[in-house]
Amino acid sequence: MVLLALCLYGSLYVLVQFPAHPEVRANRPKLVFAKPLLGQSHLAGSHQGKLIRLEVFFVERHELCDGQFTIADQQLFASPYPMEIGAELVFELGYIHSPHMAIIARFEAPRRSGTAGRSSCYTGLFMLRVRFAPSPTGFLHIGSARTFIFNWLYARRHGGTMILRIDDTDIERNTQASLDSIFEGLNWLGLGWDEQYRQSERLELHRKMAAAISQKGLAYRDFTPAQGDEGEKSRSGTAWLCNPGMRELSREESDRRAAAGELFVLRYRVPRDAVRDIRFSDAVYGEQSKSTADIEDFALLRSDGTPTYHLASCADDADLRISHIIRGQDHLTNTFKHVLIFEATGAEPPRFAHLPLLVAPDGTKLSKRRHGPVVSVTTYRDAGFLSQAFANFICLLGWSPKDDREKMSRQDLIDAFSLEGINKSNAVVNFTENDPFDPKAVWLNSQYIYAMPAEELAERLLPFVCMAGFRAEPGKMLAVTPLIQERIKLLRDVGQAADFFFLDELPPYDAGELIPQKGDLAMALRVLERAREVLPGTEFSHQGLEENLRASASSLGIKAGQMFQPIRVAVCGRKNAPPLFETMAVLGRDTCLKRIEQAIQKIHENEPRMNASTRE
RNA sequence: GGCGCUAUCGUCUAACGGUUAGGACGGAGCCCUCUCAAGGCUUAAAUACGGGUUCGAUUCCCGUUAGCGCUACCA
Repeated sequence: MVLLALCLYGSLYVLVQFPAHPEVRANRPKLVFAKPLLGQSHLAGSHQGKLIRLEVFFVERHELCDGQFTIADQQLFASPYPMEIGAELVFELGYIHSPHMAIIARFEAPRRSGTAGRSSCYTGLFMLRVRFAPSPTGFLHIGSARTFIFNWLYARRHGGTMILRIDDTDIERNTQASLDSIFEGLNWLGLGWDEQYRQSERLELHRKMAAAISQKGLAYRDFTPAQGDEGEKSRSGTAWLCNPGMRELSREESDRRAAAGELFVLRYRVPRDAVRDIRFSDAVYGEQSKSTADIEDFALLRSDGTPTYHLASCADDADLRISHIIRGQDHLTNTFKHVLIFEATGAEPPRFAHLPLLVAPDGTKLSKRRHGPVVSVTTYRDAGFLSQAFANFICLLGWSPKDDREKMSRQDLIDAFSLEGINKSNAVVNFTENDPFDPKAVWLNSQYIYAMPAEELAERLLPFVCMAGFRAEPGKMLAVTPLIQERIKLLRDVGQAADFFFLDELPPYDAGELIPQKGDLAMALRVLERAREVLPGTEFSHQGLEENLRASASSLGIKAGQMFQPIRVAVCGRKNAPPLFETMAVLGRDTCLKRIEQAIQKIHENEPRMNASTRE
């Protein structure tokens, strides 16, 4: 049963409730907020309070997203004509069987000009349902994260439903740690999902589907013991198609051996007598076809009775009425098997969109085993990537908005995302041994950091400051943040960039660092001594410091830069640091004077060498 | 081995038969400047190869090469 509640507001948004499926109804009835997909809703605003009429139709094909559709004959609903905008309608529709069905509402209203005729517009609801289906066999890697994001964007773009399905049929390899890691990664992305399932809780469904396929004679038992050596099958000139003798087993013998407790896997009986091409259309890769002569009799059920990935995945996709499968290209050739399964069960296959793979600089698909934690999203999180920047970066791998935009907000991405923008060739994530992160990802992150309000950044920085081993008051952090905001690319850089703000004692540095450009230690000493003299009477503000220090420079007969550099090093402990006056203001008079005093001591300790030190 | 997919600067990509092949990151240089950043400007850098089709191919077709993926009782 589908309940469609159309609430007509000025903007003609449509609120729909689709508790269409038992599971959904039982778990979490959901209100989906959908924007009109088609046309400009010229009924909006100015027609507030006008009279309109509303009709609802089924639409056969789901080309809705592409802007094309044909209206099926059946009209599902028609409102009484004079109906106020703002009125609320509730009516029931029958169960919608196919994921390819959509609902189109046609609105009619009097012409703006008033008199003759009516203007009408269509708005549609395609029950777009996508899923992300990770298997908990390792941490969430960035390729999976991208798949999740693309699915999510597609769902949000078209008012669809995002489903998280844990594909955990392989009991042997699943671990709780992986599952936790996946949720950790997903939560960090912060995008969320609408429905959640676990395959291991739906085994009954999978078995039923296996039985149904068996019933039709499209599967058979294979009693061949599990093969330890996998090389065996592929050694021959052609592909392995099936184990000899098993396809031809009579029903009686098969039943007898099964009843006797002999272990078997259930295999799909790929048609062999009449060779034909299995076809499907991929939204990214176009028309695909493969001969049945090249498809092996793949397993549906393991010898322990559990479903394989192929079976479980298809059964659930059909049952959850998944309309679009957006997944990695490593599944492209598997899809022929899936089409076969859908065919066998009479279910209409969803639309497919395969994504080019994310590969390492060596060209191989990113894998946890080969490439280690650099491919885990938690690595990015821990290094101080902002999840929005990360998502932004990862979206640009294998997809393009087709214009020159690089930095895109979440909403930008939603608005721009389309399957057409996905390209076909694999994308290299450009990490190296020295640097685990793609330079472009780092740059994008710096852009996000730069654009962030200082208050928010300070808050985000705090944990990283702690992690670097410093203690920081929120107030001080807020003062420091603007000084380092455009100097850090990752949040963790704060440890390097702002250490001297939080340290009581500066890390040791060489006295030579104090020497200004075209100067010597003696000049450094003169500068510092003058600073020590002047600073007690200086107001510690940008203006006060600048005025007094510049004046000091000219009275010493040196350039401003030569004045500032020794002070900077004395105060920060290194040559490269944020602008001097703001920095000193934040550090405060006492700390600055103390550090200048220490620098003077340092020079005196170097006295013997002072004469020897040559000019630059 | 079999089958499938792919091929534009180092990397991410744009150009859906006609462009001096565009942008971004990274590199180099200059400017700005109290250092570092940030910002601005400039610059080097690509259509894998060979055949067609066409008045004209980055673009369409074929082949070669290379890479990737699948070829499990993994997903």
